Amino acid sequence: MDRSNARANDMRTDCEFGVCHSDHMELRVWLRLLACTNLLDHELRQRLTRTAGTTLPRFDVLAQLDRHGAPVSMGELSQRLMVSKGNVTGLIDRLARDGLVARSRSPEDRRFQMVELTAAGKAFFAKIADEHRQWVTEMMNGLSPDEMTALYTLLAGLKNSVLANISEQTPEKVE
Amino acid sequence: MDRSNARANDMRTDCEFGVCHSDHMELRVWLRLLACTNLLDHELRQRLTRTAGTTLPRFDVLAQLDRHGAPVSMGELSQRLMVSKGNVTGLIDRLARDGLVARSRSPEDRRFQMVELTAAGKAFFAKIADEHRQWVTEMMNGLSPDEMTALYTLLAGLKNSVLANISEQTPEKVE
DNA sequence: GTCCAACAGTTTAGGCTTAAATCATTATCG
DNA sequence: CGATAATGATTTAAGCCTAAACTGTTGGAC
Repeated sequence: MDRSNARANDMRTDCEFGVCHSDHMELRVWLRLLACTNLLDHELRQRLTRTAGTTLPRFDVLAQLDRHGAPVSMGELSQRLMVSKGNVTGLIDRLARDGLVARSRSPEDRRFQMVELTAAGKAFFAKIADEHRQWVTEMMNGLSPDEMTALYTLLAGLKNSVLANISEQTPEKVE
Repeated sequence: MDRSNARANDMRTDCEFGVCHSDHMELRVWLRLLACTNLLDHELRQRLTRTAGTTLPRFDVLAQLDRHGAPVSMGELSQRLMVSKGNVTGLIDRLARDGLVARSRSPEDRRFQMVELTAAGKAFFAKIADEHRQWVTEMMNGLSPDEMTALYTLLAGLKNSVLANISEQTPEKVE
């Protein structure tokens, strides 16, 4: 009764079209990787919106601040979240407007804008973090522990391969 | 000399922060999956912008139209690309403005808006498609053929697992 | 001290994305 | 036939995202 509505709207259901059998393996892996990530990503976004009224980027910010514990600068947030600094400015603007984070200039170096969770932010994150983890666990329940380990290892290799081909400055390897 | 400029701007370099050793395996796999996809995705977007002056969503639209060969409806494009129909409207607006695609109402059912590549669109896509494939191949060159195959298989399992937990309506399995 | 380069953030313009509301056309049911 | 439901697409409001230009602040070089 509630769920039927969710099906009535715009969104797609599957993916990975346009892959020819003759295509190179790399392209096929890339498209399947993208399909997996998109499926999980879309679903997590929808659930966050429906059950918590928030978004994945906001959740990611809160998660970083929660883990770090201490105030973090805008630039460090930008690096950790892998998004541009201008983007972080906007995200923090909105989170501050909603009372979930607080900003303050560093007294030592007034260039730095430090960000931390408010009490409300901490409480809100605690409420949704565990649920989020359960969603991810649930959606991956079709793979055995051994398969998860194998996947984890292969993805480390992939990550190192990509990092090695993106920039010349030697990246620290994933273990 | 040219590359130093690319380094001077905002963006992040690595990722996958905030992962505790005590975290559940599922979350660690998810974060690493996301890191891999983001790295590849960001790099492909940057290269498309720098070398072809286009974007990944536009490239995806052109790729679908090219593969399909015949005119495609907006709704089918939306499904194939896994994005909302409103989004497709905007993308096609801009591509049509740039002369790469053409729109026409279906004579049989005037609700359908059919889209196809123009000659310019075909030429443009041909020019960049091969380059795009080479980028992907290059960035994955750190994995052996066996590893690629294993990864491909594991991702199929992951995809099926996610699909099975997203909707009740039985999804067709990936081979 | 005074420039000036480097650095941390913000702003801006434009594109991408979604959910929800709306418009236009077609199908259906009486 | 005429009302109504269903369907394909567009519009709208809001947020996400980037690159590039810009504003402050700090730290050196002279």
